[in-house]
Amino acid sequence: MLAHGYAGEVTSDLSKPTRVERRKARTRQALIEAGQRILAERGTSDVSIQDITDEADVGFGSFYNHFSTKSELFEEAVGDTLEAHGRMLDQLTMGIDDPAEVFSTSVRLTAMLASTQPEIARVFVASGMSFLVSDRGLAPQALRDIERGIGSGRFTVHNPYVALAAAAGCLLSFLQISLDKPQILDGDAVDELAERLLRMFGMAPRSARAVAHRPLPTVGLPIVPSAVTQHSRR
Amino acid sequence: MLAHGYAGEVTSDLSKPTRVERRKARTRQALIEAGQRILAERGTSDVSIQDITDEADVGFGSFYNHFSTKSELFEEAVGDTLEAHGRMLDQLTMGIDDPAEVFSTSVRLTAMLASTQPEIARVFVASGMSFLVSDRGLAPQALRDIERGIGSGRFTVHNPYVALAAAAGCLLSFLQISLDKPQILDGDAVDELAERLLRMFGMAPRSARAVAHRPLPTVGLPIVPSAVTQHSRR
DNA sequence: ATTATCTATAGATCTATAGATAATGC
DNA sequence: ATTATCTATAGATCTATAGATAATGC
Repeated sequence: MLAHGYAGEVTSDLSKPTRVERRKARTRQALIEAGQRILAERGTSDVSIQDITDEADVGFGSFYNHFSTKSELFEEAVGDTLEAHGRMLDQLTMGIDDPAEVFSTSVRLTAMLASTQPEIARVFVASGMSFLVSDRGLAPQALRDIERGIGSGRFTVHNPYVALAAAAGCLLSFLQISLDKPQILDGDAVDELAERLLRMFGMAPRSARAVAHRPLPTVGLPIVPSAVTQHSRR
Repeated sequence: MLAHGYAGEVTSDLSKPTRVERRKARTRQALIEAGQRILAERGTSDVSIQDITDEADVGFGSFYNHFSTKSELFEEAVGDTLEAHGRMLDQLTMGIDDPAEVFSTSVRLTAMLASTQPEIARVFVASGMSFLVSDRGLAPQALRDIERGIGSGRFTVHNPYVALAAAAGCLLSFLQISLDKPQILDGDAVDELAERLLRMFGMAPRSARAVAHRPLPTVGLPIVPSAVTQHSRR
């Protein structure tokens, strides 16, 4: 299962969603997740709506209750994945002050997706550069981080959009290599990518190296004292 | 019309191709060029074989004399474009000694495609990262240039494949921005991209700047006195 | 009673091929 | 006589929708 955030539908009133609404949201979510799995496994070509509803285990006609075309569904599937990842990055970098480190951390966590969550990485690769022009998900956040880096003087790029394009392109092709030919990458490749991007953005080699190798924030759930941990039940 | 190099078919004997063979090659080439135009104009989705043969002005059934599936044709259309561009880069950088400058020149000439030959740039963008893993066209040449740069000590990257991925990714997303939102790029963007890639590859800021701004080789056809050029027959 | 889901299907493609036609070779 | 191209079409999808069924609300 990919991103499993609740696809809460926008209801005009403030009352709790009814059971019918919840069921509708579940069907919609099943379709989106099916689209994500299909994207990850075989891309968008030669996929019929029937394939999608089969994968979602949903009646064929129900598709049209939620989407009017296949590409509409796939856009949603990609956007949903991007947004979920973006939220994760924002949470994990929240406590970091240095804009260069925020950026570098986001890059490293994203580049690691090929090993940690290959389905998500495959969705990214399948979606290609389309998200660059999209205003949903990662692009606005990355732009924000880059502009902060420029503002603080750590980055010396002239055009934040070009920097964004460079970072996105590097990440995408890194993910592609990482998924297709992982054997040509060594253990340090992710950090080196970040380091070189920082250099590209104008940081001195030494600072770039230092920032790109700082410890990463913990990815797991925060340990809440007195809470039942995941390991206690089996 | 896109790349118009003669798609000389491999004939087992050494005799001159017959008229039948030339006609067959023309039909094939018409199909490939139609594929390139379609790739550039609307991508590969929702394209029927009929669309392609119509665009090529060729009978529907003839498609199957040359290709057995649509994706086979599109792969050929992309590969053909990549190879043509690769040949052009090789010719134009032939006289350059400094490996860093060879690489930088190739990057700049490719990044300029969005303005100079937008149809070709659109084919690149439409094909996405697929060519990264392909052994056809640009990838082997770029790898060769990068390895020369490493050998000569101008580049300090550890993994040439990662460098290739970075360069390819940066170029692709640059082309995408350049095609979709040219207004956010200024006149110096192409050279700046090259400069930053050189920095990324480990060159000192000053050298990177100098190399990325050297004069480019002339793009036009060289004037060969008294020689019959390839283009003289049609 | 209302609304979403499901099943079945008509009509619209789209693919692959058979057979006719046209171009060239000998 | 040979070979590629072209036209026409059978059969295989695939989409969009109508109508039946099931779930929930009141």
